[in-house]
Amino acid sequence: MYSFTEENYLKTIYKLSYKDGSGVSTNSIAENMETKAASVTDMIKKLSDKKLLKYQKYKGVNLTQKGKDVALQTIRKHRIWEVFLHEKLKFGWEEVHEVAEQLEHIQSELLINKLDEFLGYPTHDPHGDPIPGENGEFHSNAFVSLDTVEANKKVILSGVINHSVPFLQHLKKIDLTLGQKLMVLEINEYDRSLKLVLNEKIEIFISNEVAKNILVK
Amino acid sequence: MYSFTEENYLKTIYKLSYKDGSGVSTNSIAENMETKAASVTDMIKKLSDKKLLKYQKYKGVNLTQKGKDVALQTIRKHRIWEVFLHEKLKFGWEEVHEVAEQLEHIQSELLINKLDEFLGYPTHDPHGDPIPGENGEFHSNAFVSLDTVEANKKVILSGVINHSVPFLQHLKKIDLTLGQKLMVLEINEYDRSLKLVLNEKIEIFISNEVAKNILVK
DNA sequence: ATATAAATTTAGATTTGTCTAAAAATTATA
DNA sequence: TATAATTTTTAGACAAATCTAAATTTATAT
Repeated sequence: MYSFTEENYLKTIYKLSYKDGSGVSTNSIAENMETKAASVTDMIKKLSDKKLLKYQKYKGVNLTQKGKDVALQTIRKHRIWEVFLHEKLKFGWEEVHEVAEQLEHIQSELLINKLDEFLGYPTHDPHGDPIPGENGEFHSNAFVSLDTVEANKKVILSGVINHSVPFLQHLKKIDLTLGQKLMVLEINEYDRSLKLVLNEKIEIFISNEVAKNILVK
Repeated sequence: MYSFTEENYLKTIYKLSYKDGSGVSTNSIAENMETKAASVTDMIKKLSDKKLLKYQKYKGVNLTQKGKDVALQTIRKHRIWEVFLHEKLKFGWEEVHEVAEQLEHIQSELLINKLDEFLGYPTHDPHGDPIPGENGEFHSNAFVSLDTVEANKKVILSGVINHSVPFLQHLKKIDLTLGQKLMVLEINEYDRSLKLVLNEKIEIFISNEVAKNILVK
């Protein structure tokens, strides 16, 4: 139906429209897709002709409902594949993204629905991001970042804000994984670094920078 | 490493070199790939430049070892994905091919090896075709077609020669599936049609045309 | 308000894979 | 063996997605 490239543009624009608000700029798309602004302009015209987005020269773009639907279905496929790779094939959570970037473009409604069933209809991917439903509905997750949690409150690690490989590898190294039970023991005034206790046993220290990028509930 | 298209050409040429013998012709490649002879000539030149095959104008092509390796890895990936779709996602054996045609081009050594492990290192796909190993070795299967089996010999349905969707649907309809135990009860002289018994219980009749396309051991 | 900087678009070229139509080579046939 | 039929290749064009360099529009700063 839509090409690999078209799906990637729509997915990127969808994500940017949440970060940047309405009227996503040519340059921000170009940066995110590691391509040139001129290429983005070309593709935007094509997507506009197909009624996937609204475009006014020099004013940025906004997805139409049709464009959002395609973006959400691509995100849905990406996240379901990530669950498969992590849960069934035992990929590390820092390894799943790259492979899912390819798998998300496989065209088969049947495939993704059967995979979803096989995985028991997961609601979140291995980074804690919610998986849109068949009709694009989100289970909004209402997580808060760990640096806003008060001391002595028990929480569960439920997601990350920074999805980069180095960050995820760091968390893995200090035994912080999705679903981990933890409690903030102490918040240092000076640099807002935290002392945590994992599973009511092990104590670890993390910087505020790390805490800001961890989501808990 | 190699494009979707290049992998498909190599896979097709590999298969044709078994059917047609050495010096696979431009036209037979074109027919098999549902494209035009001129396009094939263009692609052949490209693959020849990359040392994936030997090409002499008007004389057809032969894969180099490098070309065979790529073809075999693509076939390996295709068949492992078919096993996954059939065993884990419960696709019918007539449905797996089309989706596997896409999945076979996903680029990740790690993925295919982990999937292989997850599936318990299968040796054959859902049509009974052998799965090449990581180094391209085949478990050659020494099956015989059902129309050559003598009466009262117990055999197991182990593969098919005709892979078409209508043929596979027909077999499904008359309850003939891979692994099925069966015995030839009677061979009609007139048209060489067969009476079979399945699982020592149900009796069915099949034409010689069907029997010729079933492999057993 | 006007000059300068930054962002965006256009023009024209490139790559990959495809095609049609015509030319050339090979194979079949009379 | 010469001619016809078939196969294959070449030449030139096209669509998708990209790029560079130049032109244009918008934003910023004095």
